[in-house]
Amino acid sequence: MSKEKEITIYDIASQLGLSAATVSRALKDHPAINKHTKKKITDLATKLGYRSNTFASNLRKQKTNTIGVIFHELRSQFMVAVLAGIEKITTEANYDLIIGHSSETYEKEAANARNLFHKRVDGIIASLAFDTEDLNHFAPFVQKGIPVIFFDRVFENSDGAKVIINNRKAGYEATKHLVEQGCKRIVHVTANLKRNVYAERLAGYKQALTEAGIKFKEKYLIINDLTEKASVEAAKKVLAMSPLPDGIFVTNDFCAAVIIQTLKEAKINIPEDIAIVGFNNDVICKIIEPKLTTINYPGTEIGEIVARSLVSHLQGNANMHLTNTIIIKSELIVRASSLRKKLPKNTSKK
Amino acid sequence: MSKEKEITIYDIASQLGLSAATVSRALKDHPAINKHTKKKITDLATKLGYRSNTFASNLRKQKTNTIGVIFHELRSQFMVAVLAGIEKITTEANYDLIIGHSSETYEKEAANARNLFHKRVDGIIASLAFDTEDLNHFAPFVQKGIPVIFFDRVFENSDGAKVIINNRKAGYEATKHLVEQGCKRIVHVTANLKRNVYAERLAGYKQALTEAGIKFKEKYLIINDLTEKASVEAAKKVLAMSPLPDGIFVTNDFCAAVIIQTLKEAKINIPEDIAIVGFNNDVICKIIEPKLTTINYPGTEIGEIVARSLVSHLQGNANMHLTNTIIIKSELIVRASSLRKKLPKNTSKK
DNA sequence: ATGCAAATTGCAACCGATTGCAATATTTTT
DNA sequence: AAAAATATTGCAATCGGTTGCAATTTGCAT
Repeated sequence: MSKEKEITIYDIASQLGLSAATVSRALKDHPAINKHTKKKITDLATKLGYRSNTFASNLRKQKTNTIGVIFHELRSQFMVAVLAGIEKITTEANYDLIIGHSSETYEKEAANARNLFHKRVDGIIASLAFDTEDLNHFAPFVQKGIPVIFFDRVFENSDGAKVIINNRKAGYEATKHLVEQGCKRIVHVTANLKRNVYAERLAGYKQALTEAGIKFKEKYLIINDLTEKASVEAAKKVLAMSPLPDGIFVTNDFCAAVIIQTLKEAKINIPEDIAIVGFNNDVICKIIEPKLTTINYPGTEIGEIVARSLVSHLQGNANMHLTNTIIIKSELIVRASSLRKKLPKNTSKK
Repeated sequence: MSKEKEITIYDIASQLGLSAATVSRALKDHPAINKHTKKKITDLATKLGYRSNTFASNLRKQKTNTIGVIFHELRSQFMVAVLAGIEKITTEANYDLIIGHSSETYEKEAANARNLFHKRVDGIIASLAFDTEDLNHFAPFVQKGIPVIFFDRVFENSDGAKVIINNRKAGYEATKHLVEQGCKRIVHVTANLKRNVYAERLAGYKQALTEAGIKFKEKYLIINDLTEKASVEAAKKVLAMSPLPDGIFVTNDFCAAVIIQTLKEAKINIPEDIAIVGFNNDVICKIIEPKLTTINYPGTEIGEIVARSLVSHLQGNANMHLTNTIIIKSELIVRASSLRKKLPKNTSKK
């Protein structure tokens, strides 16, 4: 209630008979300032409860110390993990975060980009929405020299910086695992193929099939939006197939979990009748019965790495644009939902 | 790359032969400015790609247009839902959000508070960590007249503004439901009783027992931190009890799900041997087998309501401190995990 | 045409921190 | 002890928008 006056460097300066310039330098530990003076200043500053005015500072420095984050969706374990990783690094480096989410639409993604542009963020971290087809909405940043770094959902052929996993390899390993478990009719449930992650996983799926001498069939490819409703429908499609498929590689754990539910309700045995592999290693994998084999997609690490490259780029310690693409390791985690024979020894268990 | 010069109101002013003051007023639609002049100014502004400098503005206005959010944990459906609700409202009202999470420790919560204080947020939305015992770290805000509003985890007897559900009633209904299903030995798994939500739910649990003529037993009260590990241990404790309990009211869905898993592995039938009720209505409720009876705790609505009261307080449209406490409706959702008889007609199904 | 109220616009002083360069103080060197 | 070198500190402009008050213009009645 009592609106006490804010302490400024001028207050400190006058109380100590110094200039504001000296106080400013002392508070940021400038080498030119005498140690003794510095101590007097910092002591008085803490005593008076001084807090630096970010706006004055930003205004003068023409920097915001803020990083913008554009997510396609926040309600997933993976994304929250990424966010936690980003937050850890940016907090350490003293950057603020402004977070926007696109709810998977291009329109909102572009609106978020505009907003962040107006807020003058120093840099952008983004993962694309389902239906984003170009990067024009990021052009203003590029023009102004504001760094943009993508992760997970990216345009592989764009020349922006990006952090991804080898989705093709992950898809390949997931599918190969199903083949090794004896599956012959393997369905692949995935999302919009415009997105690299899904296109690549599909490519890996096809490669594994080809290597196993199994012909890819269009009817075994189910594309949806990974919602609960769509997942139930996907399961029903599978149930309607004849002969029944014996394996499903789903590109998302939640969707896989719902499919397992639906199949179980239809009295399908998992993994005996149909073996299932998911993607992401969400907690849900260990809740669902049987526990879900999946690809571990290390969100926190990805977040940390993305943030770290951006921050060190901003601080001039490294040029993000040189190390254009960073590929993070992912791995297959075998659990009960796909396990028909004994565990192959080249995969991890957890 | 090309660092084009930023357009300022001075550029617009000089190109139009006007003063910066007029441009400033025109851009914020000040009534004193001639309509015709206004149009010329806004037109040129958009043509030049003018973007207002928030720092200069904030510096002058001594406001940040930023709201700070302190969460105890982000990795839960409920919290993300709350966040989504908050974001919706604050974005509409053109406020930025700075989000910090305490990972359930007082220390980090206080650090976040300090940080937000230094960032000079206009207001604070917070939910307390497990081990927070006082609100001293929020005192600086109160002193400066910065509004703080709590939700979910609050101090009930503090005089700050808060948005909560009737946890006692929810706990009562959950327990009563178990009683109605014929349970006699009902375990309650919950977390730190310092937190109102848990203390109140426990009170409701006790009340329902008393009404049913069942004596409360200390050994049926299990307090943990709701992690996966702790949940497994809780389940083991239950399994070690003799006679075996026939009902469990768990204060968190995830924890309940893990307990169900663990009990199932021990060949306990649910709900026949032990009926279980959770809390929150996370998606996990519908994934777990059997599906989990729970209390619906409407996160998005809570977020919206919290944010709305704060925003309208900040805008002077309402005084948050008058409507001190807002209580949101919650409800029991009955699913298979607790259903032994037919559905009582006074509860909803979903 | 003159006077006065109302409508527009401009002046200038903020807001608080930063920083190149100049000025002063302190040490070191000769 | 004077000169030179180094260490400290201060001056003053700058970042861009806001706002109380004054100045100017316009509109309208007399």
